[in-house]
Amino acid sequence: MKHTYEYPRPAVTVDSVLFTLRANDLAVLLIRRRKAPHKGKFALPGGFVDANEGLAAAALRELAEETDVTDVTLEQLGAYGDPGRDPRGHTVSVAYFTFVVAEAHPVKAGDDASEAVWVHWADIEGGNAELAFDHATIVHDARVRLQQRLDDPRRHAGFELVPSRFTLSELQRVYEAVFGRTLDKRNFRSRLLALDLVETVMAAQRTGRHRPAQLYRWKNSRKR
Amino acid sequence: MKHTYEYPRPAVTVDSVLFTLRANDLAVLLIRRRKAPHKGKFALPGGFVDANEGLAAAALRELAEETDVTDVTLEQLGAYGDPGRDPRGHTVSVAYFTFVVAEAHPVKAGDDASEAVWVHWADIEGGNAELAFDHATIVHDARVRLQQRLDDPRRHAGFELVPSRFTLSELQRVYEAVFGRTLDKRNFRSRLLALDLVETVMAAQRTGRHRPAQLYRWKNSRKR
DNA sequence: CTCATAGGTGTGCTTCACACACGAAGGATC
DNA sequence: GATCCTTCGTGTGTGAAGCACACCTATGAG
Repeated sequence: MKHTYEYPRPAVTVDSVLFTLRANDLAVLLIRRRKAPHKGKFALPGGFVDANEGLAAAALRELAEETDVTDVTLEQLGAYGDPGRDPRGHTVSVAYFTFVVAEAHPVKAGDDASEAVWVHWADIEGGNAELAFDHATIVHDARVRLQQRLDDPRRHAGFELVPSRFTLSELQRVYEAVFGRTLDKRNFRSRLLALDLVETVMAAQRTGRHRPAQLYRWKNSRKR
Repeated sequence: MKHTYEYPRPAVTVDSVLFTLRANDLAVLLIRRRKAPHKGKFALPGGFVDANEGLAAAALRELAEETDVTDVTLEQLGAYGDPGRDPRGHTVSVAYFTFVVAEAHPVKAGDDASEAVWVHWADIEGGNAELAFDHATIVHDARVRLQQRLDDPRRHAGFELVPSRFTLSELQRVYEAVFGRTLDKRNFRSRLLALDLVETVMAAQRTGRHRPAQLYRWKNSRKR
């Protein structure tokens, strides 16, 4: 396949926003940049799209290269193409996002990253963790979209919100972190059960120093 | 500003999906391609993003160049980057969409288009009007997003659905076309009025061969 | 005058969202 | 083994919103 268009044009990059729950707080997977520009700042895992590479594929590849995270389901957030967003030149970034169970995806820095860490939302929000480029905008937009997705009672998520076996309290904590407010336990449970997406796992409980919780799993076979 | 990245990479294009209401049917603004590939087929107005040009700006520029339509509010739909989507080479297209009042935006073909026309949804759906590239996918996605936008009772549209003075029946016809089904008149009106977005225009009616209709306008000054 | 056409209006039922409080089960400690 | 602490699990009532539904009104045409 030939490249017919050779004049100066924007380059295409991808960036991924991975959310998770850490210590009952929403967190985002970020890398610390090893190179200029924005050396030492936090940034979203991402990079250039190769010739003849799909966008989602590129996002997954870069995610794997920079953080060692694989097997996630990315959803497209949108394209960010402000000409000034990268001081090195005009780039258009296509952003993806998802929610994952951090424990299922151990993180390891690679490549351009000197570090790959889950950063708590409070640190992002509070300006405690400075983000490179326009990544603060992207992260905020991603959170809004995540909220919209969890709001919709129809296609209810599709993200990996909890492990394959989970208690309703665990799931509720995810929702509370995403929306940033507490939810009423009874309403949460009855609404969720009414959706008929979830079923109990028989003879399976778990322990703490209190009454054990009923375990559930998503109903339609496929892991969520 | 220098371009640091010179190896083969995808090019960036923009495409716009403009919806309108024609003869009580949803219609999309398309151009007929004058050049190969897909010569003679219908396509969305769009084209390459220039160096240091914003995405929305590029979409507006191409729209004006190819169809002579200006002064519209585009909303981003998403990026389409399948490597095989353009036989000439790898391009990533960022799609935009909106809804406009066709009468307010006279259409005139220019540039690469031998024609710029409003194509009825039925002709698109029925395969009667063949679309180039992956534009059929984009158009369908755009309609879904448009429906979602009109569904949301909060930010209620923001699109130019009707002229600045309009009857509730006119607005209802727009909704019916977008959703592809009839709506109950009383429910439509009471729900809309409950939103308090609309107000009557005094001493203003209009005629047909029947009882005149009350005219309305959007409440918060700004035209919608 | 009659008819055809679109405009305008109100009520009851059902559903959903939400606020809210207490007993149950187990572990830890004394 | 009694007590206490913690989280788990549950049902009802109230108000708001969604939805189905039918008839009279104002005008123009013939």
